[in-house]
Amino acid sequence: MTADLPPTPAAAISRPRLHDEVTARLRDLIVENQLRPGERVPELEIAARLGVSRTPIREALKVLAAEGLVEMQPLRGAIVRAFSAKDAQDMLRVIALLEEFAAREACSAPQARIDAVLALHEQMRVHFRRRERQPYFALNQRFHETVVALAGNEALSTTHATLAQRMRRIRYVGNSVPDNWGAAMAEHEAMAQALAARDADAMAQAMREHLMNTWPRIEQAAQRAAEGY
Amino acid sequence: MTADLPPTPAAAISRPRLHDEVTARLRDLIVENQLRPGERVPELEIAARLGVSRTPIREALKVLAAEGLVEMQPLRGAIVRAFSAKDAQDMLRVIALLEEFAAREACSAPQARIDAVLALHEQMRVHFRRRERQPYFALNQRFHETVVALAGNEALSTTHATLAQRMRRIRYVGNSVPDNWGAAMAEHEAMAQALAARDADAMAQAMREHLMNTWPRIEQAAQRAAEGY
DNA sequence: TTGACGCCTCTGACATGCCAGTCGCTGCTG
DNA sequence: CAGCAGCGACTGGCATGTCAGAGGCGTCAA
Repeated sequence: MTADLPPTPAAAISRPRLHDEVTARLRDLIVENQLRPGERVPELEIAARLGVSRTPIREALKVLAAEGLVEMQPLRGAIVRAFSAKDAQDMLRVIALLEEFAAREACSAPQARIDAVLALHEQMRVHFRRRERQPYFALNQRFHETVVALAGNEALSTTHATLAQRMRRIRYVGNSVPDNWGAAMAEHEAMAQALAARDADAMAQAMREHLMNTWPRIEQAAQRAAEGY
Repeated sequence: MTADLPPTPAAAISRPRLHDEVTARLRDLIVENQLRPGERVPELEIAARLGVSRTPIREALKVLAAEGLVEMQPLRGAIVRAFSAKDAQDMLRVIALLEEFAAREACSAPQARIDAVLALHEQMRVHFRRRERQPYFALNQRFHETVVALAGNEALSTTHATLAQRMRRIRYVGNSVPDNWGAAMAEHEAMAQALAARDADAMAQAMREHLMNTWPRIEQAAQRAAEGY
């Protein structure tokens, strides 16, 4: 981020670095489970599929490896990383840690930014009532991201983003929001109230509980979607 | 190559992938501040310096960018990332969060692994008495790493490792262990005792205090080492 | 003397070629 | 019939070639 003051005047010339494009594309393929865990990612095939040469693919795979979405095996190329249930729980535990901290800090954020989060919450509520899962899902991501951003800690945000990215694939598998969607919504309600009241302790606790309850929900959904997500 | 790894007769099976080698090498150059923050990292120069072609360099730079040690600028290549004081504090805050959690969990680890940590502590004490800064510094890293490992949470370990890596460069600048080295040692003493007693609360608190005290120490050392580390 | 424009060079981005290692298949032998 | 060895195709790894964007420097004009 680092604020692109120098170039970007209005909507300056987009800099299409090919490998970034490719990275994003591959990320999506993985998150959307079109490339399955354990599956190899042959450079040539991807190159053909995306219509570019192998170089940007190689570079993209390196960054995905650093992000933990694929694994580079010595002379066998990249394979999509498979997460065990324990891996998922571990990640969630760390995410919970980060978000609980963020939740607490968020209560000291400027009012305008808090209002923005509350606005997101309102939208979520609307989609919840209408049972619109996709938009809810997307807003949920943004809600958590935004709360983390409120803490005003860059390191926290990037760290959280990396982990959330990995979880996204797992969440996507049990794509549907879980059966006890209502419970999740209620927990969000509690967070919104605590945040509005700037009650740091309540906010932190609500966030922790919310994330602690997340694993059972994901697990349940994932089991339906069969083997090693 | 700056090191004839290819032939390597004895330890046969190791397969040194060139770009990994290069990545490690560059990391060291950055951590040891031989590549200064804000400085550009010209592919050709590095390639010549390490005696390899540009390809592995490019790949290495991508992963270092993902690790947050360098920044890739659109068409201007890589520059060593400069951290502000706030960035450093933010990272430390997150590290503290992670290690405090790890410290608590560590108290439930198998005795053998706890003993290993305590053994590290003993060695640190020896080096402290002899005022041997380098070995102490190295052991200190390992101590913290190992405590984190005791939590048995893979995601926690890798997340922590990434952040610690970034901090290492900053710490290296104020290379000398700070003036109140004694205080740091005392804090470690408290941790060792808490861990030996498997007192999770005490351990967590000792760890948090230790890390909270770290920033003033680093800041002080860094100021001596001049501008924007 | 100073400012602006244009050219030249440096360097990063991508493609491609060549080499080496791995895996699977097949044929031979016990 | 089974197991092992050799061979071949596939694929990843590194080097290098080519192109284009960006920045620096020099020159010319006001």
